[in-house]
Amino acid sequence: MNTLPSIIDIAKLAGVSKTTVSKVMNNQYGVSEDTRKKVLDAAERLQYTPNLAARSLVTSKTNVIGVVYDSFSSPVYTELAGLLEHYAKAQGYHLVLSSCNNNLETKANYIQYFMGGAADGVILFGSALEDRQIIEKLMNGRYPFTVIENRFEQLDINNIVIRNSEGAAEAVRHLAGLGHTRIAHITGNMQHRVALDRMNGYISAMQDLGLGLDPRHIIYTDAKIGCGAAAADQLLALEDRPTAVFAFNDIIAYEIMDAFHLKGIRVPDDFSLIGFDNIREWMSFKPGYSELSSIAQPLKQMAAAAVELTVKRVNHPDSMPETVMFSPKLVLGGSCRSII
Amino acid sequence: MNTLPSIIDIAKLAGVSKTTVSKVMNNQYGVSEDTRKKVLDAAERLQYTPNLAARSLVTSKTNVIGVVYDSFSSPVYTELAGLLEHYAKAQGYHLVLSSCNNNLETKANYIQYFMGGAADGVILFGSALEDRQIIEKLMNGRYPFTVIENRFEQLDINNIVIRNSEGAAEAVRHLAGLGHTRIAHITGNMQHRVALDRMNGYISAMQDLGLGLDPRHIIYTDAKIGCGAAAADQLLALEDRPTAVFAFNDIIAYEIMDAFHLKGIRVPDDFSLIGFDNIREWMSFKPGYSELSSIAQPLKQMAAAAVELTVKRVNHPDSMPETVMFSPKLVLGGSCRSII
DNA sequence: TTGTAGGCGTTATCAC
DNA sequence: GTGATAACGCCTACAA
Repeated sequence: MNTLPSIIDIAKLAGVSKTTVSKVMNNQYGVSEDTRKKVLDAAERLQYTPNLAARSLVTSKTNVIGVVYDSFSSPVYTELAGLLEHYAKAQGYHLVLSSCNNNLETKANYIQYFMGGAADGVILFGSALEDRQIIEKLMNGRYPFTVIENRFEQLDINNIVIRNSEGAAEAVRHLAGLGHTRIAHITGNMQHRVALDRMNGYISAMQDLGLGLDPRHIIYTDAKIGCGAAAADQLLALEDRPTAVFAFNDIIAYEIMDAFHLKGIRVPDDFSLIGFDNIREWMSFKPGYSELSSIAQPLKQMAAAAVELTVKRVNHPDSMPETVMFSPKLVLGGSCRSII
Repeated sequence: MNTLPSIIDIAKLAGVSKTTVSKVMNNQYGVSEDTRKKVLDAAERLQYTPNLAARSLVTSKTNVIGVVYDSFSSPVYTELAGLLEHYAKAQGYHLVLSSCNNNLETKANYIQYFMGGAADGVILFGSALEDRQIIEKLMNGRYPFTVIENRFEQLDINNIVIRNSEGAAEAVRHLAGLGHTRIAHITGNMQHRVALDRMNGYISAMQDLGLGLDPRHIIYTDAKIGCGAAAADQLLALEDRPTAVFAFNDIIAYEIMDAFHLKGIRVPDDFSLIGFDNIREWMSFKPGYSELSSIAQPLKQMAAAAVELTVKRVNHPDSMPETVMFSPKLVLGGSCRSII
């Protein structure tokens, strides 16, 4: 069983020392053009690929950023993944992704894998509350670690924070400004910080506006496929039917829109609707009846910041962890109407 | 600048040799319960994480499968990613993904990165024709490499092949069976094998059925967002208007459906429509007017096979490369009607 | 049951 | 401009 060619093989073939080969491979000065050519030639002939494990063992650097996802279930997530790659590349880093398929143990596994030398830093995307335990257990306080969506400022890690409650409040204020007073909220999975934040934003905005708070107007879901359709039924069954809905995310909102449509209920004529995430851009095949108004997250800036903070920590492991906050903003479609 | 704890640190703290520590870390026999506890304790206190680079340097094994994507632009792709993780995990492998964001050079970069010791094998997903050059250049004939969608049987790599032309033919036959004779095809990006295969399947089925081939009935697109809407316009502008359409993929088909809907043209009443990929399952928020009929790929089996073939090659680097073929199949929605 | 020694492929230091 | 040599952190005979 022959093995992969190493620097030594090249050195032999080119008739030089392995030091010289290494220098050529790393484009370093102090090698004559002649030997450089010889070495490159030998490498080509042997189909040489440098052994990254050996390299990173001695340099203790991989130039890789690892990203851990819960799943790829939303177009926003995958868009973010592409952006992360883009910004990582700009900084000279490879970006590799892993999905734990919503398994907590697997998630810890991947983080450990990256921390164990597969990556110089990790970006964890997701807002599951239980992630805290994992991080507490694994963090050693010096490994570059950045969290997007969640927020653990006490844990010596970087945080990319979206002011979700602010976005939710903006949605509610917009609807209230159009004259709506009975505004319902469809929640996400309450085990996730984003769902809590958006609900809290809804609640406090309702109270601040003096619209009161009808507990029946909060419909709880787990944000899984199909929950929007179910929520639509619940909405229609309400006695004092709301005139507007703020949904945890666009998928739920579109499901509701679709369910309403099938029952002959029109958006925005009968119901005003606002979602979250603004996935419209990726939904070229969205329902045609109405453009959804939605709260958009600044994905590009989030991705750029996540990479930047991670890289900064890689270069200065003893620097303080940072928290960067972004505000989402309302993007108007045509799914809301004034009832004044 | 202190460094990460190593086996040696643990050995010192626990008062044993590094061999013993290594044994404990790998759950090997031949260690007294007493020392094992001492070692585990020391590791815990030091927050020890094994250095994977060092380990893989000596074992020349990473237990990682690397996957390279062009992008995450379709729900089918991301679903496949989750499935790959699932099957890899079942075999004791980590699965890490990278997207080259449709950049050929970046793609080669990631493949090299994986081949350079970051992964025991690589799965390349995508059907860009130009991939061939990359593979030809990088392959050394022993590194486990599996391609999904593309097909390079001469290149000493594993191939997971979907019989795309067969699926296309099935779509055409179904439409013909409903009495359609003027059947149009909206192509994908002609630089991709899948687009070619589906078009060829369409062409040969049309000819086999004796329906002739009107070149104007083939509408070429690059499969990017928005191309379906444009294709819809072209369809409607045709003199001898087709009564049925087979689209390269579901996204295009849904875009067409949407564009038709806005113009008051109904599916399936005025147009019968078949897509490819059957993304319906992920489109809980799809347009409600009609369920799309579509050609579905057996994603689970594809993922399982890709992982299996890759792992097999990892364990037997000198075994022959394999090709596994799958047939897609028509899943009926309600987007086609008989005009007989 | 435990420890010693050698080496995996690379980079870095320091001679020549 | 070039080449020995010593790490990097780990595993694995082999010896004690």
